[in-house]
Amino acid sequence: MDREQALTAFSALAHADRLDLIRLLVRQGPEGLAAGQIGVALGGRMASRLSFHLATLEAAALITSRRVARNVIYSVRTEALGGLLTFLMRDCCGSDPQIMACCDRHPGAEGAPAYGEAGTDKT
Amino acid sequence: MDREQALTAFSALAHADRLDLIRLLVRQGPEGLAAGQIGVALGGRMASRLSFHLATLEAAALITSRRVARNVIYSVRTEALGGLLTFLMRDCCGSDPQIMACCDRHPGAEGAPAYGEAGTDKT
DNA sequence: TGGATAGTTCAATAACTCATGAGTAGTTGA
DNA sequence: TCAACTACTCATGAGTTATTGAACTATCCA
Repeated sequence: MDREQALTAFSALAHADRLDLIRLLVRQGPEGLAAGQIGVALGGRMASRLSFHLATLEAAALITSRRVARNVIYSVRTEALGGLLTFLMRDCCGSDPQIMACCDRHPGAEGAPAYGEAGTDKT
Repeated sequence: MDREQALTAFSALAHADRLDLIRLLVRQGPEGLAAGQIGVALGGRMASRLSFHLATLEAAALITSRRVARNVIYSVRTEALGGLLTFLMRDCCGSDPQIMACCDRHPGAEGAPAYGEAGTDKT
């Protein structure tokens, strides 16, 4: 991931709706979720608005879409998210030991759910 | 780092000048750099513009400032950057093994310089 | 072929972000 | 105290992004 891509990705993530979308799609894994189901899961946000944010995420290459019959299925591009993490660590933070240390100090990924993990948070 | 903070941080990072600022300040470590020197290092961007971007980064709690005589010294808040990385990994990506794998696949932090490492890239 | 379903695109508007340049405030040394 | 230096704040205007509702496209099934 180069700088331009990273900038686009950061910009794409800098919106509450889109962060929710990413979180939801990560949970769904490679199977993904249809646009309509996403709308339901995120508490009935207006379809055109959802479509706009999905398009923004797709333009940033963070998600991908495929048509299946009448549905359009969106799924996360794990390699893009991994690439963004790598960019942040290496190109942006210069793999600074202090920053990495801060990173390690909050593992907790295995057990403790993070934010609003218990179900879909409907804003 | 909670969701609101992460959104602010992503938004702050979604600008080329500010990404350059972070990269520069990470390299400087805890000593930091005076606003004027930052301006010189980044190729003479207009002072008010620099000040605006520094203020944005400080509002996002990614950097901190202290006055030393006539100068204002800016330095990166490593724990904030670490927190952002943690947020991205854990809260946003759900510590998805696939994403983490993508992350590990590109280590290279020790030897190969990443992007525009050889000197300050003047846009 | 026509109705129903699933999503996207478009136009209008509102809201926000950014760059610029002038003005202002804190600090220093003569 | 005054000039010089360092840096910030403010107002303005341009450009970008987000929201809304209506119109449109694609697909399916009777």
